[in-house]
Amino acid sequence: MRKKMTLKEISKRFDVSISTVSKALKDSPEISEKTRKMIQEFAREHNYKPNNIALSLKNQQTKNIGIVLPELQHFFFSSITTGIEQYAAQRGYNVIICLSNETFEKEVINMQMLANGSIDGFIMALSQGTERKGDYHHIREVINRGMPVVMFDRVTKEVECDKVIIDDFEGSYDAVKYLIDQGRKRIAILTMPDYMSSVGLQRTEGYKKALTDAGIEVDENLIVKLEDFYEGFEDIEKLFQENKVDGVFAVTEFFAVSAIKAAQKQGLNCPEDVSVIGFTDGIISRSSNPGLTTVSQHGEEIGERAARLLIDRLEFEGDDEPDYTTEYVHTSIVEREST
Amino acid sequence: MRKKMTLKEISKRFDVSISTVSKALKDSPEISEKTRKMIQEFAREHNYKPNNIALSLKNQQTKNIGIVLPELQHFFFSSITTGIEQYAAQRGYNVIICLSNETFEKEVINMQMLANGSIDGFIMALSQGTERKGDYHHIREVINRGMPVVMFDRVTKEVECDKVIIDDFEGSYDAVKYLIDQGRKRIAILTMPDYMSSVGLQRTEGYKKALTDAGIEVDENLIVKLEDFYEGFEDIEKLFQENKVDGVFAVTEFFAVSAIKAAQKQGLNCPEDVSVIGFTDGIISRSSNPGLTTVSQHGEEIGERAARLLIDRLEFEGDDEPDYTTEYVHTSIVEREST
DNA sequence: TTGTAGGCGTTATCAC
DNA sequence: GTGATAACGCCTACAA
Repeated sequence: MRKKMTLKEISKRFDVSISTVSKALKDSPEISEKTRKMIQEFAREHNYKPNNIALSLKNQQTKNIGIVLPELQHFFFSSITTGIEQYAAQRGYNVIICLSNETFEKEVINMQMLANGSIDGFIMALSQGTERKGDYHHIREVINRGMPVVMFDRVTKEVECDKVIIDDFEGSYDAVKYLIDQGRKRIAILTMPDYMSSVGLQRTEGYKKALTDAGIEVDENLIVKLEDFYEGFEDIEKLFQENKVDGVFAVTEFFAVSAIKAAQKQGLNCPEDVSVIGFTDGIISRSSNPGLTTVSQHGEEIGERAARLLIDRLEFEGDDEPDYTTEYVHTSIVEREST
Repeated sequence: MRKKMTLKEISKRFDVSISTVSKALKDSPEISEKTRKMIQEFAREHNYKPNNIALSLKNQQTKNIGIVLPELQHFFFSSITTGIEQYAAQRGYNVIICLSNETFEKEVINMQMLANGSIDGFIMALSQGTERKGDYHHIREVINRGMPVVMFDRVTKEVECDKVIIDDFEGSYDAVKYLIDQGRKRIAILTMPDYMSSVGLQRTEGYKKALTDAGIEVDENLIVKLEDFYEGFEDIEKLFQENKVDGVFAVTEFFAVSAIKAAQKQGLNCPEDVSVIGFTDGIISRSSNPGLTTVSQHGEEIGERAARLLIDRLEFEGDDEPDYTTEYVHTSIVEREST
């Protein structure tokens, strides 16, 4: 195992001082041509690279971005992470990921851990636990210490910082309008309980608005709130059994495919009898059978924009910091066979 | 913006030396009860935490693990990342993620970047680019410098290090045997070209072995090699048009659902006419219609094992390092409606 | 042209 | 009981 190359090692080798080596490697004109070349060549051959940790300590910046996410399994979060990583890499930043597992406690621990010098700034989406608890002191704490935070998707107005959100209201409004324009009248929504996610609530609002704008009365029987991502199939079946439904708007792609399955089980065809549209244009939608028409959230774009906001702020030079902004990423509908 | 709390700050506050503060916070008996309490309380109130970077520099360890992955969008990789993160967090390590985007170049750059003090060790899966190129100098380089590497899934025997792999051969053997036991005779495989992935090759071998063991002749017409994850639908259709096929083994879940779709398009029902089984028990399989029977790779377990191997080695105290091991994670079949 | 000294934040050793 | 000093690796203003 070769010894680690440091300035000190090199300086010993040539019996010069550390600063001479440092300057030589930076091509400083202070150092003689001869010494410079000699040292540079040696460094190249021995693959010298300055130690990141030492640089971080000296420069007081790590060139690391901390990402705190609820989980990574859903396409939405992994695509956002991809977007962040790719943009950050371009600008010379690494990405440190911590998962909160939807719990307040892990979110707090992770952030305190990272805030302690490991990173220059945060990009995060609130865990369900945090949204439920409504406690944001850990985030304010970090911001007060001068560490910028960018929140995306699951945000709160209780914290002032840069934000990137999709217009959930608009997205669901468009989706439902899309069904209405197809001539569907009895449109159901599969959503989540309000306490679980700020996002589900807004999508429900968009749904209601689209209906009333079209002169269709909102029927509470057609609003189904599912507690669990992977359960609740019975509730969907009941929806079809007890109501005449010709259109379904689902706030996740998983709910959407469940709807298709449940409808088929009731002898209803998709899209002939029931038109189904989902939120999140993920891998499920693409591989679904029939292919699922969805509202795309453009996850990678969200990630990229969040990373851009953060890095711009980190590298901002000047007197007065720019005000906090909230960027909206617009959704768009990807048409497939389910509508 | 409050100033950052450091030992120096605290020492100024009480007009004592930095080392006194350091000792007081460590509850050293050298320091008087009174001073200790005073300093500890102040530190707690002002939420003092030692700076990670300074600790890293001093201790020569970062408590960070570098993960280098081809991508994050497939369930397999995101579940492995989840497994690593969760285990690492338990043992006090953070996780830094870099994506190679399946290219050799980004893999090299990322590793050189991280190897420079940012992390204590690597967990990685080879990019397709690297597998194709067969150039592993960047990995050996890192290992030579004394930084442990654990490879998983896409590994190479050209590099000596700890490895965690699933038994692709066994997994596909079992899958095909499963179809045979159902009475299927004309079983096709949807796989990838050999140059694309070492993994596809082994799965093909398992397929062949299962057939010959059952006395079924291998028919090259039933071996379909798809170049692209999201293309190649026509090739699958052609398979059904030109051959009588009653079973399909697909090496990815995406291929599997494509097979179901293509079969249905040809008027074949799944599972009655064609039984389909896929590799990777991801979100696609769960939401597919009909639900897809799959070979589960237990991604989180792979991640956890890889993290355990790495951290055990990092924290190994003793004279002779343990030998490199290769751990096999066994696959298992998850039965759903497609078979 | 080269070297010295100080500092980034922490800890450990040793001196007072 | 407390403090000074050195060290981790790097950079830079300043001195020689």
